[in-house]
Amino acid sequence: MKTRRTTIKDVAEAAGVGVATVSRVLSGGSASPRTAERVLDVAARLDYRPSALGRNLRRRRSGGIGLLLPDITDSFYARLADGVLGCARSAGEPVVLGATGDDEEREAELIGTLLEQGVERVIAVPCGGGETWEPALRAGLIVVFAHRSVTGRADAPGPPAVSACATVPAVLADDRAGVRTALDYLTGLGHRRVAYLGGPGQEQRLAVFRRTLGPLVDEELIVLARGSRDSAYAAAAGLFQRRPDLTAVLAGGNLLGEAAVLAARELDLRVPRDLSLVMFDDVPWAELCAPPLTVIAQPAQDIGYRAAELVLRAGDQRPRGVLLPTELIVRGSCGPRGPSRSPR
Amino acid sequence: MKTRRTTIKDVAEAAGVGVATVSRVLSGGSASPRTAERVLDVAARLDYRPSALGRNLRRRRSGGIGLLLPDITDSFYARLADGVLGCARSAGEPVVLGATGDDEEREAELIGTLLEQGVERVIAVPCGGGETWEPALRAGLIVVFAHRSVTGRADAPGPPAVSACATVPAVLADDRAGVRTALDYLTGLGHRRVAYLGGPGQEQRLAVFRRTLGPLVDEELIVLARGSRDSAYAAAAGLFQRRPDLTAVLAGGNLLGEAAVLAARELDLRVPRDLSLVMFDDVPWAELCAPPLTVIAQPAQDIGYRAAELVLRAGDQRPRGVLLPTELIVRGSCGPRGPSRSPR
DNA sequence: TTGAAAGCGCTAACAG
DNA sequence: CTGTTAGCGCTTTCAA
Repeated sequence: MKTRRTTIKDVAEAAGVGVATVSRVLSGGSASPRTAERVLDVAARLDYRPSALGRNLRRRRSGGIGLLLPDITDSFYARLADGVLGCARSAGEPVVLGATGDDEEREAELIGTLLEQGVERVIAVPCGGGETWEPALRAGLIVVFAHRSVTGRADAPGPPAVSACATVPAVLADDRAGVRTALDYLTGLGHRRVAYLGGPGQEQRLAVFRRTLGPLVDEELIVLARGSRDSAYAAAAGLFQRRPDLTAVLAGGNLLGEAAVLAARELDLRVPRDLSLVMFDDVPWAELCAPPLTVIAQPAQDIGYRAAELVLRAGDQRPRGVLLPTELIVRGSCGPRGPSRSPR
Repeated sequence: MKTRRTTIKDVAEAAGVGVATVSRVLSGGSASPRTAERVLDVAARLDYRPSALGRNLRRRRSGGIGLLLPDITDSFYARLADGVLGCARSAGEPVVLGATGDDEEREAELIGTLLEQGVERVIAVPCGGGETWEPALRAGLIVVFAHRSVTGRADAPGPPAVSACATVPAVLADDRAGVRTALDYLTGLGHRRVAYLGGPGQEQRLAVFRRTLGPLVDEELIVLARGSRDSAYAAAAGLFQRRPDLTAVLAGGNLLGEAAVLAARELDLRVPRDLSLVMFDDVPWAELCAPPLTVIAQPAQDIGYRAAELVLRAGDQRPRGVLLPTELIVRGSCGPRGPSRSPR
C-alpha cells in the first residue's frame, strides 16, 4: 500500500531530463520553455512534492522559523503567535513553537533543539540574557526579539551596549509611552499612591514607571511576580493587604490584571471606588469584566507579524527594530482618588 | 568566525573510532563501556550536537509533531496547545504549529506543508472531512484527532463507518455528558426555550442537544456561527433579536459565550434575569465576568497532552481514543425562568 | 541550456 | 563489538 514517495529522480526519468534540470525548473532557475513545461507537467501528473528533508540537508538548514514564547496560554502571546503564523503562512514557512515559561534554562534548551533541527530563524520573547543568546547568535542563529529585548532597555539608546544582543532587531510596543499615558491619567485623577504589578522582563517599563512618577515613587508599591497565574495572584493579594493605602494599580500584563481583579474582589475592594486599575494589554474579556477594565492596548498581532517579516528579510538592510504604538483605552476601572481605605 | 558545525565525523576522528560507533553510542546502541565513555567524552568536549537534518533525511522523516488548530487565539486551543507542548517537550520533540482558521482548504495546505517537511505525526482539531484526511492518511501520516473527530460522531459507535478516518484515534471531551448536564440544569430551572449557539464542527454536540431536549427542540433556536469573533457576535445578536422569547442559551465555546454576553448586554438583556447562559469551556475570565459565568469545563490541556502521548506512542496498541470528563461549574449566569421577555 | 557527479550529516546493513 | 560502505533526496558546481 504505502508506496514510496515520488522523488525528483522519478520526475527526471519520466520527463526524460536530468535531476538537475528538474531542480532548476522547480526552483525557478533557467531552462528552455519547452523543457520547463514538460517538467512542470510531469511533476504535476506525478503529484510530486519536493522533500524538504533533502533540500534541508543540502542547504545545511531547515527553513522554518522558531517561535519562543513564555506562555502560549497568555492571550497576549497567543495573539503575537497568531501574527507570526499569518506572516509565515504567506511565506510558506512552517513555524516551530516552544514555550519557555519565562525560564532561562528552558529557553536555552529550546534554542538547542531548534539549532539541532537546523532552524536558523527565530523570533523570541527572550527571558534569558546575553549568556543565553550570545552563543546562539554565534552559532549563526538569526534572531528577532519581540515584545522584549534582551537587555530590557528597549528602544533607549544608551552606552551600555550589550555585545551581540544589542544588534538583534526587536519589535516592541511603546512601553514608555504606554506607562506614561497611564500614569498621567491616574495622577490626573488625583492618585498619589500608585502601585506597579509587574512580571518577568519588565525592567524597561519599571524604569519609566519610576522616572515618570518621580518623587511619588514608593518602592514598596512595586511588586514583581513570576509568570504564572498563581504567582500573579499572590503578588496582587500581598500588595493589597500590605498597603491598604494605595489607591491605584498599574498591572503590567493581562495575567497580572486578572489577578488584580480577583484579589481586589477577594479583599472586598471595589473597583474603581476603592481601587483604580489600569491593565497593560487589551483582551476581549476586559470589556466583559465588572467594571470594564481601562487598558493600555498593545498591537500583539502586529508585533508578531512584523517580527516575522524582519526575521524573513534577514540579510537585507533593516538592522534596527520597530516600535509600535500603544493606546490607552478608558473604560470603567478608574475613578478619582476616593477617601483612602486607611486614612493616613 | 562562523565555523563549520562539528559533525559526527569530527567526533569519530577525535575519538579514534568509526562514525558508526559514534552514532551507535549516541543513540544508545551497543558498545563497549570503554569506547562509549571515550566517545561521549569527546562528543561533550567538542560540544557536538547531532544534526537532525542528516538523521531526518536518512530516516525519511523528520521527528517532530505537527499541531493543527483552528485558532491559537482561542483560549481553549491555546491551552490544548500548551498540553501538547508539555508532552512534546518531555519527549524532546519539536512542535510545528499551524492555524487552520477552520478552513478546509487551509487545513489541506498545512497538511501539505507538514508532509513536505517530513513531519509524519500530527495532532489536529480537524475541520475538513474525509476528502482532506484520507489522502494524508494514505500518505503515511500518523494522526490523532483532538477535541473533534472528523466525522463529528465522536465516541458514538455506529455503522456509518467513515473509511480510514474512523480508525484515527481521537481524544475528546465528553461533549455528550456536558450537553446533557447543562441541559438538565437549565430545564431543571424551568427553561423551555433553550437555544444553542454553536461553532464549526459541533455536529456531535448538536445531535445530543436535539436528542436531550426531545420535543422541546426548536430548530430556530439553533444557530451556528463560523469561527471568528465577529461571526459569533452576529449569530448571538441575531438570535436574541429574532427570538425574544428564548430564556436560556447554551454557548458551544468560549468565543460564542463571549459573544453572547456582549450581545445580551448590547440588547439590554440582563443575565441571568432575562437570559440564562451556560458556556462550554471554562476560561479564567468566566469568573471575572458580571455575572460570573456558569460553564461546562473541559480539560483542554489534558486533551492536548493525551493526544501528544497517543501520537508519540503510535505503532503500539492503543488504536482507539480517549474520552475525558467535563464538569458543570455553576456560577451566576443562570436563574429560574423569569417572566418571558415577550410573553407568548 | 543541460547532465553528470559530488556531497550535505547521518544511520543501517554488512562484514570483520 | 566495531569499521566500512551505501545511500536518503536534494542542490550545485563544472563541463559539455
